[in-house]
Amino acid sequence: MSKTAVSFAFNNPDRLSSETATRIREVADHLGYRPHPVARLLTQRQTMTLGVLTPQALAVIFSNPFFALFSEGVAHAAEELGYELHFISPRNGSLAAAVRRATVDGVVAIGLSGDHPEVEQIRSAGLPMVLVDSEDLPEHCSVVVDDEGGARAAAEHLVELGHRDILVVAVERPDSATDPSPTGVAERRLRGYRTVLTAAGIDLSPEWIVAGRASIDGGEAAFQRAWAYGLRPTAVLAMSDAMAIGSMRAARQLGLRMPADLSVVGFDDIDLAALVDPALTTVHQPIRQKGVDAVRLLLAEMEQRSGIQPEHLRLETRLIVRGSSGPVPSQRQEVQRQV
Amino acid sequence: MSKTAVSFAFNNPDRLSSETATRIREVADHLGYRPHPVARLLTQRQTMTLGVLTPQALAVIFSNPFFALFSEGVAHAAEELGYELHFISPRNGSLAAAVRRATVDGVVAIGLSGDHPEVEQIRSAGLPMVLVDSEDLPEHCSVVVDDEGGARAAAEHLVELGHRDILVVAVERPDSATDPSPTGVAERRLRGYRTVLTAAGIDLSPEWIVAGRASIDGGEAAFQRAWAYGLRPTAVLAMSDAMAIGSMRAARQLGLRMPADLSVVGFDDIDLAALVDPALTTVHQPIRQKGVDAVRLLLAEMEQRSGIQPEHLRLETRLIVRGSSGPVPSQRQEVQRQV
DNA sequence: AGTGTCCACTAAACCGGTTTTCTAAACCGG
DNA sequence: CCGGTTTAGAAAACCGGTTTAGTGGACACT
Repeated sequence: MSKTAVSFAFNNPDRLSSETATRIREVADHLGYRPHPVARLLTQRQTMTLGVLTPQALAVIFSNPFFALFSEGVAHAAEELGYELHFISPRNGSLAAAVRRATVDGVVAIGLSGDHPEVEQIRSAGLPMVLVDSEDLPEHCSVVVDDEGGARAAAEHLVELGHRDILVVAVERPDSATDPSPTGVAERRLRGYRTVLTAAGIDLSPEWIVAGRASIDGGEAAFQRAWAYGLRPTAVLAMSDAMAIGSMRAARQLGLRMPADLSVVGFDDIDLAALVDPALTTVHQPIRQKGVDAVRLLLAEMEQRSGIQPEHLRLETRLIVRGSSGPVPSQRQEVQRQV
Repeated sequence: MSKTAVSFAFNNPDRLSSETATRIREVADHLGYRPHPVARLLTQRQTMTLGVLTPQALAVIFSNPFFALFSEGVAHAAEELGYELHFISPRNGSLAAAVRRATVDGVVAIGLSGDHPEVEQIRSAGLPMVLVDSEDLPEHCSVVVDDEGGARAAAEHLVELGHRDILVVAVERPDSATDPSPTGVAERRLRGYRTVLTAAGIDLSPEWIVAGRASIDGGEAAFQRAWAYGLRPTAVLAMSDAMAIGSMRAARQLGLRMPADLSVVGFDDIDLAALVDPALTTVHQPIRQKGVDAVRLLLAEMEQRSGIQPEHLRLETRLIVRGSSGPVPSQRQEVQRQV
């Protein structure tokens, strides 16, 4: 039998007599033969895989509930459309190297600010890409949420409850050693906080902003650091739920009760937020939906290459008030008033 | 320039005069050229990616904290060794189809019992594979934990506290519609529970075993179902932490306090277990480590093809007593004694 | 019987690289 | 000045398939 016949037997059995076709297949799985998947990809010129690009190491990614929820959305949409998922993250520290080797038809990039050189690399490689949580590249589709508005809502909530000594627990970017500028997300949230606090006559001085890794431990350490520094906030604005929960843990260890002594407001509304005690007041953002929409946009772009206008999606955020926030403690309130 | 020269410029620059090499590269990234990654794979005959094979849809996978932790372990080990990760899950319901197209050098299969036809397919395709949570295929490496021992410890703990009306909340396999037999894991844990209960003179009748999806919602529904059926347990043995937490939620809605009215013991010890209130008594298993070891074994097998004895790893479990379990309520205890 | 269609299958080109082998010029010592 | 060794680059084979363009025989029709 020619290899043409074998190929037909697998992909185009109508072009063979049904007899030979079945015979070929029989022999094939008797021999444990399968068409080499890589060779197929080469001729078919598409891999039916989508890349999920992150500047962070995979191991930290999977332990991040935010990312898990986002991946769930991406996976859901990709699966529905028949695509597989391939995670692209730095190889030996180089994201560029990982991109070079990536065998994907398109890329969803999350947490990648526009200034990364990799995005240029991806475009010049001709890979369709959509950015999530960053829209500073107008020529690429993007999905963002209203971070600033959500942050404003969180800050307003605390101001209305009478808080004036507010600690901001910020997320630092993971590669902050080499690049200390905050990510776009952190910047936008901080801007939201600041707008409201300034309007309320509260001066957000730098020492009231502490940063750390966006994890429970990171939040715990950040709050402890602020406390050790002498800060005595009545409320915390945390840029992620994980950090908020970490702050609550640290506060509890210091003997503070929530929300009686300390109000905490998070950001993201991960599943865990509703499960902790007290349940976390937080800003909800449609994380899963971001994943779904990103894939939807990506496929639209892939289908009509060199296509129309890039689309920029902006999803809403909203404050969810739960048990972790309450009125400012009365004696503190008086102290504030007297000053 | 010949394409040979271009190839050398990228992979083997020493074979060109440094002058031409740099010139080629300049022209290349001026033109936005990159060596086609798929074509490379074809000649190099390895993809440097590892497959993570699951019989469940990706979307459900990522929302599962157990799987997240496992993936973290896999990712950590893979990354360290320079491998990428590709998730293999059913395509249009067919896991076999997904395996056929998978461009990976090896496979870590989790939650795949030995009776799946796919494992045979994978072997005949010549792909190295290690099984996690299943060891009924002696010719493949495997990583398991002592599920039965852990289950025994959990049951003993409750028996020692005086409980006799114990509800078992079991995980059903996700494709239970087509295949109602429990997975190996559920089987082993159930065996552990039963051993201890029987020895204590407690007859675990079928209606005291309720099954559901291995999620918080699944656990909640399962407990509600049992309650509606008229069962009034003083303790719950849940086969996963998520289901344990769901049961606690259901119980709280029914007005029960934990551990005063109801003791709950989970399984897995996911991060969340320590964070809920009351903190969950549970059986710890080294989930992350399972991922690391699976990759380690896989690479060992890949390096020395057709190699030595397949290795079978068995990791320990241990009971972690937290706040969700306590002595049986006294009046119930009396009722029991009188009967 | 001659010829036009179909049918079942095959030869050859191609996908886009890598790798081995080859060639021609430069270099070298005696 | 000549044979032998480097050196820079090119030609050709190969990876393992898919796809296009044949090819030869069976069959039908006139």
